[in-house]
Amino acid sequence: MAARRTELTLDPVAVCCPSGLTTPMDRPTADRLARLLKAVADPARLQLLALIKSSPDGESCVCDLTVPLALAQPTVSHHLRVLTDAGLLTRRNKGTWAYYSVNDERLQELGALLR
Amino acid sequence: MAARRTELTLDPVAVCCPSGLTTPMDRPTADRLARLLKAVADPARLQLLALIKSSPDGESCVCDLTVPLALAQPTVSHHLRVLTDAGLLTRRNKGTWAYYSVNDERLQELGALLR
DNA sequence: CGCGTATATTGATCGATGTCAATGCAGAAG
DNA sequence: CTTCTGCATTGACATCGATCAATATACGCG
Repeated sequence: MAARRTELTLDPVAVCCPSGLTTPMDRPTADRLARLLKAVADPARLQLLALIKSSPDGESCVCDLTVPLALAQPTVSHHLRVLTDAGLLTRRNKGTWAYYSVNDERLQELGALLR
Repeated sequence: MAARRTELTLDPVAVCCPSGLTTPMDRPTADRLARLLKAVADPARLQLLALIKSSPDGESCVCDLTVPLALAQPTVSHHLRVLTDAGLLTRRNKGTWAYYSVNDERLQELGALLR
């Protein structure tokens, strides 16, 4: 079995408006950030983030996500896993259901990069 | 020849700190944003953005980029093309040289998404 | 023109990734 | 225990994408 749940960490990043990417970036850092960005750079995963974030309680179970995405359930589970491994989603188990919620801080750290 | 310079546009996005991704996103929008994010979600291209942006005049020619990236010249040209097609870079020709500079507004629009 | 330099394009290779059908697995209901 | 339901995992397939060698193009110079 391969190792799973590859946690990625982000350097402390400037607060709000000052711009990022102001100094050269070494390859390991670039690799780490690129992996994190790749997690978001997919249409299905963007829709997942938007759907979960805009849901009433801020969390959704898989069964509520397959229809709006028009994707098979295993495919949705796959995307949820990618986002969770990237630290952008959190899973909460409730009986047979799995509820996912967005890790806002993590998302904001990413956004702080592109400024 | 295939069509090139596939320009992507971004919806007007909130100014600075309010968070994005607050409402569900339709598939065409998600496709558009994902393509834009994919342009940034690569270690070599992140390094390129950081390098060009942190250069003295805010622009660099290809010959100054191949060494720090440790990539062959065609590969660097390829990445520059991807970023330029995404509207994140601008090319200025000066004789035999090509000078690239970062389109900051475009970058900020992207960053505004992840909040 | 002929040569050297800087960049772009082409073609090929190879690994990464999105997708689904089939299957596994755990909890709930009868 | 058996069955159903919700979700995860596996395996297979097809496509995409990063990379480089080779080649093309364009410019400056003698």
